[in-house]
Amino acid sequence: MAEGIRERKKRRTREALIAAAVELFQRQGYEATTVAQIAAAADVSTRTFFLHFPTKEDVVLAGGGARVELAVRVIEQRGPDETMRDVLAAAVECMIGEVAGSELATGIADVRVRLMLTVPELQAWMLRRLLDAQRRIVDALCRSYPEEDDVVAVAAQVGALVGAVTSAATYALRRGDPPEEVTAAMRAAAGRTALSWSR
Amino acid sequence: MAEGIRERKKRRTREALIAAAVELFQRQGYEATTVAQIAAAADVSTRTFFLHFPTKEDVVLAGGGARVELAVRVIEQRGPDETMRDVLAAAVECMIGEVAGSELATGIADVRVRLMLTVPELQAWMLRRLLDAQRRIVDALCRSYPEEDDVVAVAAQVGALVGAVTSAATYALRRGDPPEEVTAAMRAAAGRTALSWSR
DNA sequence: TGAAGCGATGCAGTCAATGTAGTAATGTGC
DNA sequence: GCACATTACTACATTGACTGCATCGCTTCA
Repeated sequence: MAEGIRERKKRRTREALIAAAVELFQRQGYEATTVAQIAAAADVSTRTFFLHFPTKEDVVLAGGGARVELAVRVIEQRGPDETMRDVLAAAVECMIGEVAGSELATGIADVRVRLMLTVPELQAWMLRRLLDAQRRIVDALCRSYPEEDDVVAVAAQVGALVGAVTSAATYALRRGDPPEEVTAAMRAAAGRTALSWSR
Repeated sequence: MAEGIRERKKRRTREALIAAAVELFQRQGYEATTVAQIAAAADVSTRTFFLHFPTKEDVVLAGGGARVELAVRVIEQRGPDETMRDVLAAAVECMIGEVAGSELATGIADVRVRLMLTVPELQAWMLRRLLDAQRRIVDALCRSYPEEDDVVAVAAQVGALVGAVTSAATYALRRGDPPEEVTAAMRAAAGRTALSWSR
């Protein structure tokens, strides 16, 4: 059976928490908003908040962690004579497309993006996840290309790619570019960075 | 008058706090060590700790923030017909040299590096400072090259460079490479990334 | 219908971080 | 040599994120 009463209720309180949090963050700022306030606005106890989100930061980008899985899967399903450069380009393109389709298109994401760019605490949180993603991509590449012996070189390539794309996206967003131009900037950054690898 | 009794005492408690913190972190781990324990080991009150360090994280990498200034200065003193690529390469080389000379050479830094690589909280802290450095380098470049109109492209280049170097360094360190090989990996990553820019 | 599972709650407690007020030693002007 | 301002440090109280634990009540399923 698809979804019982219990799961529906749980999902509803979770969504109520997210909505309350975003609304409060927008109105009084991230730091000025306490978890107790969020819980009260969602009409649940403070304790319940932490049953749904491990930290206060997680409520901002709730459910935005599926992109890495996507990229890893692309890498692991590489064709036998695809070069590492091609596979990486495909993986990055895949992630960019995913971002363009979900995060940047909807309006709620706008608030989130602005929060992420302005609140240093959230920046740190995002970077932590980004670093984790980078590590997993490097691991996937090493698994798919066991003949490649220089892990550090692979890591450098991935680091350059991720660094270029995120930096371009950050500055484009900060400048106030519309979604299409942001993705265009990300693509351009990825393309220019990938050019430097020959093998 | 160079240094009165007061300042000397202050410096001594600061160093005592750092020493106690590193020792405790090494023995029982970062998270398992409380600020109160550090303060007690340094024979000062808990409140005093926060008079010397804004956060618990800062005690790990106390005083490692002069490198960015160095790079910014290199960028601002560019010659009239140096290309942006050359200036950036020089700035990065400058920072790599600085790291090689100080951080990687001394033995105490070894504990710090291991902490930074293993404790996610510290990784996030380091990345935050790195992002800040990136932003300041981009700003300096834009000031020194006012004819360059595409800020996003500049940001992408800097992001790629920083991402490649730090990723390479992280993986080299994690693999247990000796200091010389780590700096060599950083240089190689920087060189390979810089190759992709023509203008 | 009864038992097991699970979401939610209240409460007590830990820890990082901040504000306040006060003490004692150091530095400075007379 | 003496008053006076600084300042490093301390004790105490408080906020706010986060956790462990016991418990209550509503689903779910046998």
